[in-house]
Amino acid sequence: MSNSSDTKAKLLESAGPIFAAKGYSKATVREICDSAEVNLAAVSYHFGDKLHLYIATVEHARHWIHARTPDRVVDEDLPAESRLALMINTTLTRFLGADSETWHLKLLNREILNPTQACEKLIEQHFGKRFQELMDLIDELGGPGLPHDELERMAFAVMAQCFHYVIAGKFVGLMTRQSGTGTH
Amino acid sequence: MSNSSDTKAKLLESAGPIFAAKGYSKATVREICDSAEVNLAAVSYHFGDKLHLYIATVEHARHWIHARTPDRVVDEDLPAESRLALMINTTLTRFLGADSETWHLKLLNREILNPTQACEKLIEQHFGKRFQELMDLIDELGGPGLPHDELERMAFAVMAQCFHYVIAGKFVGLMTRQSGTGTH
DNA sequence: ATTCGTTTCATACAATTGTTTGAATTCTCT
DNA sequence: AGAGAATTCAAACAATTGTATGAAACGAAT
Repeated sequence: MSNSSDTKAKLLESAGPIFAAKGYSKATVREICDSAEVNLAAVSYHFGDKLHLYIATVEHARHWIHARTPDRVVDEDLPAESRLALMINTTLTRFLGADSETWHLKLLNREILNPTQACEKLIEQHFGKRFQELMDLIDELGGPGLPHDELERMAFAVMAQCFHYVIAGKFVGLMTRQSGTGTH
Repeated sequence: MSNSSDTKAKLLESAGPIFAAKGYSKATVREICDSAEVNLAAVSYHFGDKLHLYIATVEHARHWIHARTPDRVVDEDLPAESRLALMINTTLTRFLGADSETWHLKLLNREILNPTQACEKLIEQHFGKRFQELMDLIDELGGPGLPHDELERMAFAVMAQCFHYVIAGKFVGLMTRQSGTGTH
């Protein structure tokens, strides 16, 4: 096996920031291999092709973030409002928190924004569950009898405001520059 | 001048849906020229290069949409709540309205999401002004004394929910499929 | 030390891309 | 109709890309 895992790890670590900065198609295998100080053929050898290197990189980033900011344990006795606030806080911390400059977050945000094949795994493993929790909470908050459609819409209204700063990053920047001071 | 404007118009009309569907870099000049039934060199000749064809196409789309759904004249005597509702309604109609399948909208949404050089013009000519109107309205609604930062945040909270369905299209689709029925 | 499977390397290949070129064609104006 | 400008065209160019190839280097087990 020799130091194959070395090369593989170097590739993942180097591919991360590059994919995060430029996206899948604009990132080149050559650039990644150069940055990793690894031969050009290493991608083919270790990951099969560029696409599977990308998928592995996204998966790597998700693991990293998830380990970094674990789900908080909330007291079930708290009022629903407070639990909702906590949930929103966790989400925002995760996406805009102290480590927002790290490539892992950028890559995940990019994947959320322009989902590729790698996004399905993300949703299965994380976001789907969290969205369900949010809907349950809103259900409890709004009293019984809210139809499913309505719940979904309300959950999205919450999500929208959490994601907005992440999602519309550049656009928000341009906008605030235009309209006044802007702290972004 | 001959029928140069013919070729130019054909290029714009053909480039629109292709740029809208695949984005700037994935759309190829060849594909656009084929679709327009125009020689490959026509892009260079009429627009200089691919980038300026793209910018012209975005501009074309904006004109089309703006002409299609003109700004509504609102009665100044209406309560601020109603005027806010009208404004939101106009925005949503414009972005999600009956013509949401047309390429013009898709292209503009793409440009908002991943702004390129072509986006600056959009903001100058349209969004900047609209955002200012929204802030003014919220200022009036929330009473005087709200600091500018706060106004900006609130305006974004409104914008966020308007844009969300536009912005997170694919992701929302995946999510609702996961979490239940989903009408998107 | 030799052998064998694994990993790395330099190089090449085939495909695609935006752009250019210079000749051919078409249009406009007198 | 004819001269001159504007436009179209087929072909080629140069650069970049992902991937394949076969030889070389390496590691571990006998």
